[in-house]
Amino acid sequence: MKKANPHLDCQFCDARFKSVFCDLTKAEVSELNEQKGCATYKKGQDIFKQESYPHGIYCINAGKVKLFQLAENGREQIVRLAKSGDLLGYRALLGGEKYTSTAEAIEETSICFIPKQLFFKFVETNNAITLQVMKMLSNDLKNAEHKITDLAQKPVKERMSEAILFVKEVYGFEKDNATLNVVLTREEIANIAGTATETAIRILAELKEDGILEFIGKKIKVLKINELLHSANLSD
Amino acid sequence: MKKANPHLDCQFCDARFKSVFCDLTKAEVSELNEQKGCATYKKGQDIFKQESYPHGIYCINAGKVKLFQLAENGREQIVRLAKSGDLLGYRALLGGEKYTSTAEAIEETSICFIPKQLFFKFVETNNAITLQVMKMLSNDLKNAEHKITDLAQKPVKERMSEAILFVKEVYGFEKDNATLNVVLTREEIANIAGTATETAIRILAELKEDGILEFIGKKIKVLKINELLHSANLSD
DNA sequence: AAAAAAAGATGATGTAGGTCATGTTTTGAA
DNA sequence: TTCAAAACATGACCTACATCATCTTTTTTT
Repeated sequence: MKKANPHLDCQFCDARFKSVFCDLTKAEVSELNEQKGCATYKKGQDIFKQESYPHGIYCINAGKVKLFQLAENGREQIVRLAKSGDLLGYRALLGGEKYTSTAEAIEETSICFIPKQLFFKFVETNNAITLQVMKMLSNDLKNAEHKITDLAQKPVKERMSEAILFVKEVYGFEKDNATLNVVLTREEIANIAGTATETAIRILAELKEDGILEFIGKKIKVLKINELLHSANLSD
Repeated sequence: MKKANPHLDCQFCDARFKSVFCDLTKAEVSELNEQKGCATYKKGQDIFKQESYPHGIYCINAGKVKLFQLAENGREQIVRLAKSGDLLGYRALLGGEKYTSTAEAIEETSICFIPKQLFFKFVETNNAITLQVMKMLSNDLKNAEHKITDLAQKPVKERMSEAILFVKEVYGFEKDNATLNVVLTREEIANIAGTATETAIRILAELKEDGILEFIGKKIKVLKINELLHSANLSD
């Protein structure tokens, strides 16, 4: 399953330059190289689980990850999506608490683990990182509060349209500039929008009827992004 | 309306010791004293408005504040509650963005304003503050993500019970250890729970019938906190 | 003290969307 | 290549909750 991969060198890591570690000094990079651990996760594997304690943070080298909370009724609510260059687990680590969500690979994913001592050392000595981390948290919080308002006020169709746009925001389009660059099940999309799987399926069918979406294999292509924005009740 | 109050001295400010500024050096305190501005806000007055730009942060000296987002349908969704010692406006300032919510006094409130230059100086030079700020953001994010899951999964009665418990968590009880130490309208409670005002009124009446709550004037008394926890579908 | 406005309360009504049931298609394992 | 399990799809039903309307009580303004 999870296999160690000792070959990654932070010095040349593409993901690092997209991450909060982009401005590390040479000394810091080599420290990172020594202490970090790397592993790959198959689709469906957990990186960490809700209710367990953090011992460091994870940095996604390649792949895609969903963070979700399990409700009593057994349904998963997806609270964040992460991609190459994104960090995982900083919320719990910085808050000094257990994980409040589970991180699971939604495709083959390669991740580096950074022990908490090193991460805190960086945070305490490198101001650029600190500010980046605060920006990250601020952005997460903005998104979360926006979602709260949506869930409380918007009807499902608008939330489903927003969910598609959110996925696009995180993972982007393929070279055709229209097909979502990720494979998600209907259930996962439902768990982003906060609705039942059957409802998500029906609404996606509607959006297809409207000529706004098209399904190509397991992927979703956005034919009319402006109409999708409109359907989400957002100005463009 | 908003009147300046030059008499507060940070050196002896009770609220400061409850805030992220509790560990300031003497020099830092006097710097704070020189640059800060103080004002009082009447019930219903805005401290800042959604969509405007932050120029600093606010520290509540005394009083209570709600932060809400205005949805297209005109309803307010309350995303946070704040009390003495709490900071306001750091999300937008640290994220380098506009305010995404409006802050409004829910009772006579006295607040100090700290210019952004000084706040960033503190953040950059004082590690304790930095860590506290990150903890604050982490905690807000935890609460927000929990609320997302609730809104997506729980029925109104559970959310209403949780809303009461949330208010208790923030503002606490009076000396009787049962009466919520704040006056909120039914509409405001509805806007915390994410439901219609009429529904909130009906559910509160139910909780009263259940013998869990009692209404004393404009205040809410919790008669059976364990049953309230149970009604919120939370373990105690 | 009177008038106006806001808050609280309650009933009647309609519907969005959740749940259940069943069937088909796709995927993946053996 | 076959079989089992996910994933996808669609119809039928039902109820939780929003909306609307009306009324009373409390608060605020003049």
